[in-house]
Amino acid sequence: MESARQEKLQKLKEQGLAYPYRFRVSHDIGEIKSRYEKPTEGRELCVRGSVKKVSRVEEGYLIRLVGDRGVEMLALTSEELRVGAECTLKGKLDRYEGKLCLMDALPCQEEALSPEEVKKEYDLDPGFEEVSLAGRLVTLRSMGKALFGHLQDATGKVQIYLRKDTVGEEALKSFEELVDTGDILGVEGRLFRTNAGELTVEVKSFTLLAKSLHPMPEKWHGVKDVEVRYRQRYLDLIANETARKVFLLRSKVVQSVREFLNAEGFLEVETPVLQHVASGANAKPFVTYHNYLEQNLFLRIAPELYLKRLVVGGFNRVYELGKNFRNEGVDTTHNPEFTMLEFYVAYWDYTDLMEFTERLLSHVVVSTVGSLKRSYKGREVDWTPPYRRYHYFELLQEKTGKEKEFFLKDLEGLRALARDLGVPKVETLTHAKLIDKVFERLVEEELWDPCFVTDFPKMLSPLAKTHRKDPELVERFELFVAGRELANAYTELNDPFEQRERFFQQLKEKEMGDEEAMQMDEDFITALEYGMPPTAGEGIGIDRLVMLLADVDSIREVILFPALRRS
RNA sequence: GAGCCGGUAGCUCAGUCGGCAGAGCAACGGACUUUUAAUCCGUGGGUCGCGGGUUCGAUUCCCGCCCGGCUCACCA
Repeated sequence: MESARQEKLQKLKEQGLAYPYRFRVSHDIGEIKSRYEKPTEGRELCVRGSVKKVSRVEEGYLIRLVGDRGVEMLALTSEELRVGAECTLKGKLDRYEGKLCLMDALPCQEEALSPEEVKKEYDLDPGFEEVSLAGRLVTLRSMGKALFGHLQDATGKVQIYLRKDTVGEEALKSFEELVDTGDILGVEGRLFRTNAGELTVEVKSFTLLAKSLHPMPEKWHGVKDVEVRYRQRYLDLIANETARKVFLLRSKVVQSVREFLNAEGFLEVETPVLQHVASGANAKPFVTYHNYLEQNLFLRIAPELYLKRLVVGGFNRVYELGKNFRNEGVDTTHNPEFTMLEFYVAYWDYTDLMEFTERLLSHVVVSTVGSLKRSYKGREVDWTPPYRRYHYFELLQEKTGKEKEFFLKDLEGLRALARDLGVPKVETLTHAKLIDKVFERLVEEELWDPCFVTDFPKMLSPLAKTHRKDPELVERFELFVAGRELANAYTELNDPFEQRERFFQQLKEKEMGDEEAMQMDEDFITALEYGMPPTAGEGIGIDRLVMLLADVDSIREVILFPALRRS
């Protein structure tokens, strides 16, 4: 804590002004901004002005372009321009940090508009509307008898302007004495635009709503230290626009998924996180203890077996959007708790699900990022359906020249192949694991645009129904995007006898050293004995979907509070 | 779990081949009534991740530990 701020808080406490109970807000900051800022729709424009300031940013140079009458707008360009230079730039109009900006601007010779003319069209005159706004004071520029600052929350940022004539000498003095950047401030006043054209509240009165006892992160570089960003995510959200964008996007994705499923007649349900048997996936569970029941429980590794019980119960379309917990390694694509969507549809098979997945994902992608094409790691991902479909063993055959029989029958040959591919610890891997590893090595990375890989070997899929045309396969697909598995789905196995056999097979795998082999769930088999209709089910990794749409390469960037060791 | 890299002011980062610890922003004092990475003048600020060792002297060299990142292994 900073002593100067503590002293100011002490003064506020003495005056009974330290932590007010409420403040009447007329609008969100974002709401007021969008009211007077028209969407630009990425229009191509030519603008002429003189360069007032050049700042180096990640994307190149950020230029403040000023017109004859002092109205300003921004341009992002790779051109190195000198301050004071007259220039004409052409680029796509957008907003950068809330201001009109020509993106990817290049010099041009065409007929050009002035910043005044552009702003007149897109930045409307607020006409001295009276507003009452609140937010965190993130910048402050004192000019003696007047001062400027910006209030910010997750919805946006708005400039405030206090002048002695309007707010009064006493009030201005107490602002200078008591308010720091980082404080939460409420202001009342009227909206206008400054000479430079920025939407601004001319403040009549202000209220300090909460004091920040710590100084804010640096305004230009923000917080870069990932440890601070993850442990104190609030600082990341305050300081870094990109962090705010990612988590707003995540929220939109979740909302959009629900919207789509609800509209398709699905029922959202919640099944136990604490389970007696952690089954439904191949993974090591977390163990916990219930004092009253006097027994160990597991945190679920998947909701699958409970959701299928609900289908037995007559809920024909169910989904659950929630956390799964797996007691395994942590890295850029794995967090011990992660968010999965699982959904089940009675009377469908996996081919119905492929078509449905295309509709679901294209809806989510369009409604969250506004386009079916989205770049990931500098390469475009095209989400436009239909997605290509490949057979599992056809892909393997393409890569190795070897047929299905080789992979399913020639265990030693397969082991040798895996060894040649550099798969570690091949001697200890089970047959199923070997096939899985070889597929991963040879095929997965190349599957960039969304595509379905279908018809997996049965030994990899203990809950999937045997393929109607081939008893060695199951009716299962995985959806791959950008080289990673995004969804996993199958026609559900609903024969209780066969299900029991498959669980036994898993127990054998476990004895042969596969720690993650699936656990037997007798109660689930009992449910199947009552009759589960033909059903198709699917799981989609929400964190990974968000990673793709947000164009980030670590799962920690899309989880607000990722798992870290205690500091 | 293994290998490599990192931890210096509130933040972003320099730096010390072992000799009083540096900048910008933030803070503090002053000037400035349309600024916007405001500007100008001045001031203060450090357990150099933690613990040991070597040394006259360690933030720097050595050893151990903690935390993080990347790669690999396990997994989605």
